[in-house]
Amino acid sequence: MQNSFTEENYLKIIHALSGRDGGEVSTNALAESTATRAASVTDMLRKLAEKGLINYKKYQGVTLTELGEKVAIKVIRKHRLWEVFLVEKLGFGWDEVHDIAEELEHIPSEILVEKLDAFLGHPRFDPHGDPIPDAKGNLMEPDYGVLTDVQLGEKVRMMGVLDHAPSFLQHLDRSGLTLGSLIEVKEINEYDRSASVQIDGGPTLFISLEVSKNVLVQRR
Amino acid sequence: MQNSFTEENYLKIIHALSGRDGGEVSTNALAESTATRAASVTDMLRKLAEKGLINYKKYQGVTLTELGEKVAIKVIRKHRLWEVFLVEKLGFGWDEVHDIAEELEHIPSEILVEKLDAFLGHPRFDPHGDPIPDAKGNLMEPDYGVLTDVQLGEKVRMMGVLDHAPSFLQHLDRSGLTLGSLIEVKEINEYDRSASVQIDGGPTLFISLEVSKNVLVQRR
DNA sequence: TAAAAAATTTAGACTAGTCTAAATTTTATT
DNA sequence: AATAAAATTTAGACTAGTCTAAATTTTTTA
Repeated sequence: MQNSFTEENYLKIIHALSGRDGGEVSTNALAESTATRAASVTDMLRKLAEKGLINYKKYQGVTLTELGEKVAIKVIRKHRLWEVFLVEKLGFGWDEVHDIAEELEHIPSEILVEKLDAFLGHPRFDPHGDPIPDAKGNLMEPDYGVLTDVQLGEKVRMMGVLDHAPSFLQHLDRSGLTLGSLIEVKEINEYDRSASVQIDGGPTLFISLEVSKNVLVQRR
Repeated sequence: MQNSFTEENYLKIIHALSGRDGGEVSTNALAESTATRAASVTDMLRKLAEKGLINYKKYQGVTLTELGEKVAIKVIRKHRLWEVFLVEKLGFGWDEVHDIAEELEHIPSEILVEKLDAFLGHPRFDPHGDPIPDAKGNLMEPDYGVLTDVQLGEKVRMMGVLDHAPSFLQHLDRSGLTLGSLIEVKEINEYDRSASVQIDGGPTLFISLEVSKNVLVQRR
């Protein structure tokens, strides 16, 4: 049984919204993320439940079934592999690939994914630092911290981003912050929780709370 | 105005069926190629005509407008570029790529196509020898002959195939016939128009009329 | 804990693309 | 040229996915 483009999107979004704990996702949250109305979401939820992809009781929110989780992770694997392809092979910027990968992720064919994966050298992370599920569907979520939680004087490594919006990624580019950057927190302003940080032992940078909140780092 | 997956498929098929001369395509022919019913085709034709993509008068068959031709050629360009990618980069066989390219060809994004084209080194032909339209939409159809038209004793170069069915392509693989093979016609059997041919000055091969009809060659 | 607010679901409707069956037009054949 | 056959179109209906408006359930709050 094949799942439609739309069904795959719902599963992917439910996966994203239910987070690490796999908690219930609300109808309204889905309506917002799918850019549809709550009524439409309800219809789709009934359908996904009938196909055994989600656990759904009226008014109670939804979680993925094991089957639904499997499908969602396959979509995520494809999305992230295509993003690697677009950046590494075609030369796109990390701020340009999301929408295209959003289309490519729904191309069927297991063998295509596996050949793509091999061609790319079995990458473990996508251009935004998000982990790529392996062929068996294992998704290892590294537990990075957020830059806001880093103490004064600490040195951390930038490993990913929470916000994938092009405007945010472009802002990071202009700031000289990229994956792998070594960040040392030199100063924290109590008032607005903005900070001054030194990048790779070089230039010092002023960072707003808004940015700090969305930068994932490895504390050592 | 974006064209749907389905609309693009109709345009591509109309292009293919109207041939070099751009002649009218019948409703029934479209029904057959799209694997739908004639009634469904009629509905779609009305829609495509309204969008200015085809010239359509009831009962008269259809041709592409300039706009429709442009859209069709873009789809063909994408299809053939993706086929090159699948074969050259991912290692698929030429018999395995059609269905996957059928999906990939509908991924929007002009820039994706152009970057893919550059990544592949601006190939002129796809893995089946079909010419790839350039970025401006020029499609240069080389005028190859068919192997059936080759005279006894002639030496020709294999340049393409008319049948793209996996079973046919696999048959060619098993026979040792690939694009670029030098074919010398050693013998023609009047009875069934089968032939014996020598490949690249090496082994001699028996070829049925059915195969000859579908092999495109360059006569020198 | 009852009323108000928020969230969710149901009812009925719309579009794209498809279908079958019937009607119509064109083409082929006596 | 009249009729039969083939091709095409129309009419009416169905599914997937969406919508608005109204009804219902849950949650919040006073």
